[in-house]
Amino acid sequence: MRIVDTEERRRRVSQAVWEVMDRAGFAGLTMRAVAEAAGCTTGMVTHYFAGKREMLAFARARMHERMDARVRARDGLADVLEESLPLDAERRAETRVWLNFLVAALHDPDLAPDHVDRNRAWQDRIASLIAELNPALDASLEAQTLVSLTDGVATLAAADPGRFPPARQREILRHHLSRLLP
Amino acid sequence: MRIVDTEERRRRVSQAVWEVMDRAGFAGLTMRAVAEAAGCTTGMVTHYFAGKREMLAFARARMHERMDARVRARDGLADVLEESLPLDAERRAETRVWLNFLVAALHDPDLAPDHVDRNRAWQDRIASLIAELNPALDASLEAQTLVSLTDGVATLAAADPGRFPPARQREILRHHLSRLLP
DNA sequence: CTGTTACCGTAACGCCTGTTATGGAAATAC
DNA sequence: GTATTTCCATAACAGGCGTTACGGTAACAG
Repeated sequence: MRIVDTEERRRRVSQAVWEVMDRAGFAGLTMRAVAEAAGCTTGMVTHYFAGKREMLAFARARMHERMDARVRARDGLADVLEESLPLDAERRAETRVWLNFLVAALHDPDLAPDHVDRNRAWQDRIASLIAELNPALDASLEAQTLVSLTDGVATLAAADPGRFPPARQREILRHHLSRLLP
Repeated sequence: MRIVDTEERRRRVSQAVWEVMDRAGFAGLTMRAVAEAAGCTTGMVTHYFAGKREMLAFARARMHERMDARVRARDGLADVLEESLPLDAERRAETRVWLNFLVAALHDPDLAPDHVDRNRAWQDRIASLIAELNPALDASLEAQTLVSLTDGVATLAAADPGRFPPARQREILRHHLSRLLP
């Protein structure tokens, strides 16, 4: 006897979570603010999530799904890495949200393991792409370098788009890759 | 008619702020938690700071002073950059605190300008060191690359010390520098 | 039509927050 | 000695928080 699309509602709440988090950060992320951003009340939110933690966990999982889907749609080392950079407004917002979840994971034992696993899988993915392109390289070392570089660029660009416009981000990445794979 | 050392008290509170922030993050950073970590009560804290914002601003400024002092004690590009990595427990804690302030700056218009200024000054500092070593390089580009790289390594190492032990962090940095300045 | 169930707005609850007020002990000033 | 000021613990306060309970509306079932 389902009347509304449950998943649609949960996705709508997730989007509201990102919206609030992007605008006000973790500190401003309250149930009431999320509900307002979703155009409803806390009653609706609590109807679909047992509590704030579950809501946040779902929003985080959905964010990762989106990121994964975007990267999976790409081919080749340069394109895959570039997809992880905040090259447009949407991805800049996503980067800001991602940073919020990142520091949350630093202090939340429930989130930390998944965060670490994801980072490691991402490094391994890049390492395998490097190994394909040039087996002579230390793929693990180069992958950690590249992931660090792109994460750093994303972080700096999120805070200072003026000095890290899209063209500059791309330039940094391409320049490094050209030295790595001449 | 000063009885106690005011600066000593403020510094003690600052240290308590870092301690709580490292352990519990921004979410767990309450006046009461800070007071307890400092071994006193909120009455003492409010006696030396007009409010939470001022306390945090002071703690943040002190953190930057410490970082600056450490870097200023070093010479040469490699050593300066290495000093910014979380190579020991103390700097790993500091990196976690720094990340908290970083995301706070993303959503706080009062903190953002200073954050951006500091990042830019840091990039410029690295750029000038690069220009000295090899004027043929695009110092600005290489500096942004290096700063992104070290920031990324610091972030990843803070979350996953297992995959980014001190030796690995150094290896990543040295390896990149060796390609940059053969 | 009647009963049941999904949906969710409204509102109350207790807790914890930053802030402010109060009061008193201790040190200095005179 | 008294007066004054610094220092800070204690506690009260209003506001906002996540959570929970309640109630009504609308959709389906029989």
